[in-house]
Amino acid sequence: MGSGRPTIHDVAARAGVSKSLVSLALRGSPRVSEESRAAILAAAADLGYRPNAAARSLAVRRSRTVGVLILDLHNPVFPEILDGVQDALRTNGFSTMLVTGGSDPALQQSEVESLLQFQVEGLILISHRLAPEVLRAIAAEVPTVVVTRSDVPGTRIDTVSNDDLVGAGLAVDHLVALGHRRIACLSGGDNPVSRARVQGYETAMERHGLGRLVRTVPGGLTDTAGHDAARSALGTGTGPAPTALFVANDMAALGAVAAVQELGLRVPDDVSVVGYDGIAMGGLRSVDLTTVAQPLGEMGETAARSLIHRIEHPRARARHVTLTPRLAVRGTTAPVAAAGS
Amino acid sequence: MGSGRPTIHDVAARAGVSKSLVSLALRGSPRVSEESRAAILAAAADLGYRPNAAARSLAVRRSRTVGVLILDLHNPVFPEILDGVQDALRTNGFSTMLVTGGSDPALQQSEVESLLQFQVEGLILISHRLAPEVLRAIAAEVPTVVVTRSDVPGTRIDTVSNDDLVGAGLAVDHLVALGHRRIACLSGGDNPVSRARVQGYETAMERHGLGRLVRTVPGGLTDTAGHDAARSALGTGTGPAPTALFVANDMAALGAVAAVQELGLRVPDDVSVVGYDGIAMGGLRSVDLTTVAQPLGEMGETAARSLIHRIEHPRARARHVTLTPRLAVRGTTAPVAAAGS
DNA sequence: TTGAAAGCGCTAACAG
DNA sequence: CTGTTAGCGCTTTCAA
Repeated sequence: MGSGRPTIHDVAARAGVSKSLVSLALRGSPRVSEESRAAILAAAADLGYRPNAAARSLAVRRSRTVGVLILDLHNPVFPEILDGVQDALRTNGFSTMLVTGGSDPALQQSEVESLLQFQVEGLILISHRLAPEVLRAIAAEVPTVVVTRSDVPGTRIDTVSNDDLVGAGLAVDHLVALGHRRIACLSGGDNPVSRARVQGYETAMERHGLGRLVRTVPGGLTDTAGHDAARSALGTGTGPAPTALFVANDMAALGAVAAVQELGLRVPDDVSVVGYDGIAMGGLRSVDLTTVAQPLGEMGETAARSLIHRIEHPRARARHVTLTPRLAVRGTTAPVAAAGS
Repeated sequence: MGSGRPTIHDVAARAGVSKSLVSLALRGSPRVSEESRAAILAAAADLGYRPNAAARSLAVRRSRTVGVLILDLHNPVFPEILDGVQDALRTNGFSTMLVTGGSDPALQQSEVESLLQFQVEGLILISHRLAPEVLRAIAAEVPTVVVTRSDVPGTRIDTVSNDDLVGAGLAVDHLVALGHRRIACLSGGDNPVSRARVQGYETAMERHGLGRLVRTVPGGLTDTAGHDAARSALGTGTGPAPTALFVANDMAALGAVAAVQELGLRVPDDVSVVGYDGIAMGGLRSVDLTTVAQPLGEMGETAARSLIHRIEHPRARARHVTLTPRLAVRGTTAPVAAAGS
């Protein structure tokens, strides 16, 4: 009672009962007399007692906590997924321990390591950059679900992602329906997600008989990368300029829009732009991007639910959920201009 | 050894030494023979031993973890602050436990509660919505620093914020220098930060002899709120329309820009817009907002350092740091149009 | 340099 | 209904 915070022991002393009874009462066991319960609750209250989660988790050998690793909080996609995760976790009585490792795989690994030391019961990795063997080692120890990637090897890992092939197809279909034919794709670089989107684009172009007009420009997933890629796509290059751009993600698409405007062209009058992700940008009207919207929140929830399932049924087989994106037609696409070319 | 994860006990057994020696060796004590150390390290390695943070923190009565509560990950300001916090914390050997409570005070309080149960040694509250008395109660138990607000009562609470009065002044000075006189302020609603910015605006206007032209329009901190406020400011109202808008934060400013454009006016040719916060928007070129930039990362670092100081010197007096914002002149401000008025 | 023992705050049988 | 006892995994005196 002297120094630190009050413990269950102090509460017991003050209420004139035993430690165990306090423990029971505090967790709402029915086999505690009303009288004792009241005394205990009162004692706890005026001592300002707060259970020690470390001690509890040590005793029960469960932390009721899951770890979430997120690549980067700056891309609005991730907070959106996180919302879904947190909701589902919270309603199931789990706490969330959130860490960010930046894009540095080593740092990410050490963050995951520290999550494991905290005895998290499961892991949700959102857009991680961990090496496959590291990932497998982790998943062997604790139920793991990966969000945003579906290329993870090993049957012990759940995945939740959206169908990038279908999504890219939606974008192309939309542009083709608007009369566009010279549709360039600004790729997102050398990662599985971006590759899938490019492939979806190519497939769709071929499906529309536009195989020969396929044009993929190397780019990246940041707005700067999108900006540069757009410039090179629209620049004095091989053949006539595209009338539409399908960009690997929304951040890059915003950069691309800026580049188009810098070149003295208008969006969507001269060039249509379609992004991918469906970020809300806080509802940002100023950048009213037509985009392939992933069901971000739903992906988060699904991930959390899958994980909880695995935590409760450790021997369950891994599930791989692929959700379907939908096209959000907004302000950056329009019918191809009648004139010119 | 049978069921769960290997413990220090298993390592001891395998290395043929006692638990205590393992503990020493693992924490790099010099008073362990090279021989034992090697054996222990080897044993730990091939058992895949990982220390149990809960047990450790129970034994040492320190968690080496600080809790961070963030209002809302969707506003890019907060991840930016968080970066600074995490860096400073990490380099000082602390882990971060990050939680979000949305804008619901009750939820925030329960999240803080759960942080405390995890025995965090300190708390960093970024833009919280906790009631003053709740805040005070928390701060009485654990070192606490509040970022983004400086209006917190009680001497046990550190604060880190930017000087909103000065910042608002910078914005007004800039606009006045560009020849603007009818500068309206779109307020951010009824919270201390927004109030300070409005007051800074009014003071600066008076300093420039423009006291009679002060015009404050009620608004909010979201882009929708900014949008609506801008419409009402520019709408058919009392007297001539303003040529410049000073908006309570960047999100709202982006909404305001959109509103201006919807009204058929151009930014910055017809109307200049200045925001507040200095969010990077991932470097978003498409919304190249002139803004009063807070030193976000630095605020985070400062907060973390203050907290660590308080953790190490519990009796230290609270510090209130106010950092100075700077004006970032970008694409949404220009000299006032010569014509009209 | 090493080990035995006690204890951090809590839960969980098991008796009464 | 209630108390006793024995840990959970780790650190930390204190002796040897």
